[in-house]
Amino acid sequence: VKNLAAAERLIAKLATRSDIDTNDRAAIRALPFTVRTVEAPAYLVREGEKSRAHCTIILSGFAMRQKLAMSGARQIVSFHLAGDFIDLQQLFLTVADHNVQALTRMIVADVSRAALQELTLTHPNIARAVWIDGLVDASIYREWVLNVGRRDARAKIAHVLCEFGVRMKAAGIAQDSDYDLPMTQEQLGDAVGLTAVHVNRTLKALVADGIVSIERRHVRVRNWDLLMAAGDFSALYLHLDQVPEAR
Amino acid sequence: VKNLAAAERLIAKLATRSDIDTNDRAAIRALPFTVRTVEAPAYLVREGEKSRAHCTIILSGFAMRQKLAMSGARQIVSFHLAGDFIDLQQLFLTVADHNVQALTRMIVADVSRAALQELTLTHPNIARAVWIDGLVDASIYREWVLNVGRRDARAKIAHVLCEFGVRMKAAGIAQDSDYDLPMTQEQLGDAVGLTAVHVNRTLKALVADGIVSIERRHVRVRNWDLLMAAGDFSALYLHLDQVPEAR
DNA sequence: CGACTCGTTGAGTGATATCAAACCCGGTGG
DNA sequence: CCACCGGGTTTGATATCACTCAACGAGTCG
Repeated sequence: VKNLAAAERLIAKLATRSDIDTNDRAAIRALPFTVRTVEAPAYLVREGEKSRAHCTIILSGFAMRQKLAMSGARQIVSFHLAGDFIDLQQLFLTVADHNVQALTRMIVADVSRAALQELTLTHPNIARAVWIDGLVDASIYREWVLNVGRRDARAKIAHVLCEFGVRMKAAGIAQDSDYDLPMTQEQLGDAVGLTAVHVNRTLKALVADGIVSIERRHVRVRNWDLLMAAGDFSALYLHLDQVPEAR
Repeated sequence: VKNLAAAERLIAKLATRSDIDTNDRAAIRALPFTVRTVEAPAYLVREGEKSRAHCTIILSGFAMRQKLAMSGARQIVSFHLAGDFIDLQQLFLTVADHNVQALTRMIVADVSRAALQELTLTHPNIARAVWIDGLVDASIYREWVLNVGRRDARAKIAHVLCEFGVRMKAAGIAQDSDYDLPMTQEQLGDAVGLTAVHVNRTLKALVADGIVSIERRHVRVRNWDLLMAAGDFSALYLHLDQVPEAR
């Protein structure tokens, strides 16, 4: 029964950016999903490990990708929410180059890697949709390189708040101007290359300016235009408007 | 005649990480490549533009991907050399989310986007190889987020020097410890999130420590181990050892 | 109620940016 | 052949944003 939910979640996600016909849907529903719960801060993927026999999709909860520097410093390279693939790169790469860790309690669905590969061979639409998913991930990484490399603290934080809002809304999890941040300020800092202390001061400044209000990790955007301006944010890089006809 | 060179270059690149059989090779050689020269600093792709009717592969020379912040600051998000696809993401995404610009004079080959898409449908090995190429790009972006976000100036610069050496060698362009850097110090700064001035001082420090010597953009690595240590570098994320059998 | 994690605030420090000027070198034109 | 020009590199002096260290507060869990 839960497997159905997994299939539907995946279909919904893929259908946002590609055409998925009834034949494709049937094929996805026929996949052997295995649903399980993961508690934070468990690792879903570890750097250096060989690809597992299955790929994983998030049904609920949040995850992060992170890498560690020699110095011990951590950099979070992306956040993921319901509908996202956790280890798409492992569909074809043999060894993991980073860690994936649960940010909150999660429910995830595993699919056999072989079955998924087979599906990409027999169902071009699905292959295309999954491929696009990976391309969008890459686009987000590029934006993060910019965010971390060339924006000041205020813009960095504001940018992440924007991205989270837009993605939450797109995934149907929350409003873009009213959502729960699933991470500590320290983790937020690790995502943008700042200290927890400085994240705190910067958040306070955004609140003081009346742009957002934050209460116990619940974010309420008071002025979306100002937040976007502060965060130098444009949703282009998320490729949400990807029209499923353009072929 | 030059088209042959383009096909061979592409075959060589894809074959490094995937099995490409004689049938696949024939299909690639049959592609209608168009070869052209591009002068620096011409744009090959512009942010916001609709996907063109062709995809582009580098035959010689160097390119960079970059994005601009509202403030005018530039962030280079990756460098590319012979054998690399310039606009793989545009194979399936409808609008460009960043710019691609020639770093030096380049010779590139264009292939019809439709033909390439067709090829991915009819030749699974090729689809797989091209897909993997994109996954490796994504892995490099992740490493760059870490580099830009959590390393100090010395490590950032050393890391880029390592990556360049390894990739040049893998592409058969130069030795990993003896190569020409195709960029100014300002561009190097834009790649790692530093000022040209600070890049200069940092390079000088690496030279003073006897780790590398640099003369007019020619890099000679004096002590590879020290350089790797200084740059916190591990080649894992480049996925060069991707064994073509692991399926 | 104690212990722990997370958030908050203050004071001092430091890495990197900014500003400014000189220098070097290849290219160009007289 | 020399003078000039311009982009890139180099160096010094100063400014600043974000880090570090340290302490305290607030909520949560056992």
